Amino acid sequence: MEANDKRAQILEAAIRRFAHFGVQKTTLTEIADDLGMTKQALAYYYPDKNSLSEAVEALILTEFFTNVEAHLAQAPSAAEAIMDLVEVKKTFFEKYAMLMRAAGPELMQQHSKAADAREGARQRLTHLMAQRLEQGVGSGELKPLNAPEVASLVFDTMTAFEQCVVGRQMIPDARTFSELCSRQKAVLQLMMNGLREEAWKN
Amino acid sequence: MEANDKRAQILEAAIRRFAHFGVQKTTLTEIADDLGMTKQALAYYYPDKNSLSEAVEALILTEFFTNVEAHLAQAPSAAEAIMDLVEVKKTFFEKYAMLMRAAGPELMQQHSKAADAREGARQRLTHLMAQRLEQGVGSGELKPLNAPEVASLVFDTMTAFEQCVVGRQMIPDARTFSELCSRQKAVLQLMMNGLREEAWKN
DNA sequence: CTTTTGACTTCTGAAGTAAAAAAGTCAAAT
DNA sequence: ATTTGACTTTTTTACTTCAGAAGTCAAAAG
Repeated sequence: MEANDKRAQILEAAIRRFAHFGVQKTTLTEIADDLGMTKQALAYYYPDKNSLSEAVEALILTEFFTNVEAHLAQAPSAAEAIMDLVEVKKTFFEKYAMLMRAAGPELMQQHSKAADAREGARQRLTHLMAQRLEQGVGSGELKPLNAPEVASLVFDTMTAFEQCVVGRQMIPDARTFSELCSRQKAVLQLMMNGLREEAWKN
Repeated sequence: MEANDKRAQILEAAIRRFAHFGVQKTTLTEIADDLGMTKQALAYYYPDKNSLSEAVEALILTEFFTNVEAHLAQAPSAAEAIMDLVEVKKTFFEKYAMLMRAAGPELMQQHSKAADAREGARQRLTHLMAQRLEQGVGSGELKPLNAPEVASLVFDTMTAFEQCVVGRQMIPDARTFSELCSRQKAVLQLMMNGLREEAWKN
């Protein structure tokens, strides 16, 4: 199975380029050159740029959810688990900044697959959060609550804050970005406080 | 003082145009025509477009804060007062949609006065909210809290949600906008719940 | 003296255009 | 099964043009 090897190589090279310069500013020829092949050879494995960027997206989404699940499982409480997600997202954004940017307004407008992928990710993430919240209710940490609803509110809040930075075309500097994350956490902290059983509050 | 009369008339006409079509898409000639005068006559009162739009902005900000203060005073509790602000903002946005849009990314980039005005409004609004929160603490509704910090978090949350809609260039339809407001309220509700004294919770 | 106007210059944004670069295709070669 | 050379089509970019809007000012009007 040399073919799968090549495909993996190509994805790797594509991610490197995409993460630095964004999908738009990366040409297939560049990726091919990085691997010592021509764009036609590359086209044999990924017939067009879309299929390549979709494959990259899928790979990265997998990595993201692996991290999310790990953090949700490790965190000692549901409240901390939720707040951890801000960190996970931050790490991800820093690693794949240009890709995330591209996944935002840029790709949203070609409403086809990108929007679906986004919606899928949203559903999956809120579902995981909701599960963790239920768990928190079960353990007596949290009051009874409508977990899907709360999860969805948490998601929207995080997304909203992110849009503030990502929505604009300028590239956020590290400081701005860090501050934003801590604001997000502070807000989520307040939200989670309202959901805690008294016994748990500090 | 006929001059002040004229100025008021001009402002009125300008607001009508600006609110519908935005500052950019409105020409001084149009405003002047609405009033049966020429743009040169108009220029006598407002030497350039900037001074006119700044005057309009100032007028509208005053209206906004008048509403805000009224709502903050009327609301039976601090929590409700905070949530009312979402409604005030919504009403305002609907009334002056194109102006608010213009005040967003468009004007932000000419970082001079617009950014200052925005920052001023932020400070004033968070200050009012903080006051109201302190009042809530005083009346035993809320736990002791860092009022300026919480106010600032509330402000950021509201702003973040707004950016989601305003930040994009497309014009939000009424449904989207209403939904967004109720999401905002739900989040604020959770935040405020975390700050309430037990006796007040339902 | 205050206000308005006609005639003017300068500036900005939208539309168009041509060249370059990238994407995508395919029959032939390896 | 994979790669390539030669090709066509599509997208970007840089540049040009032009109309309409902004802004100026001396002179006119009340």
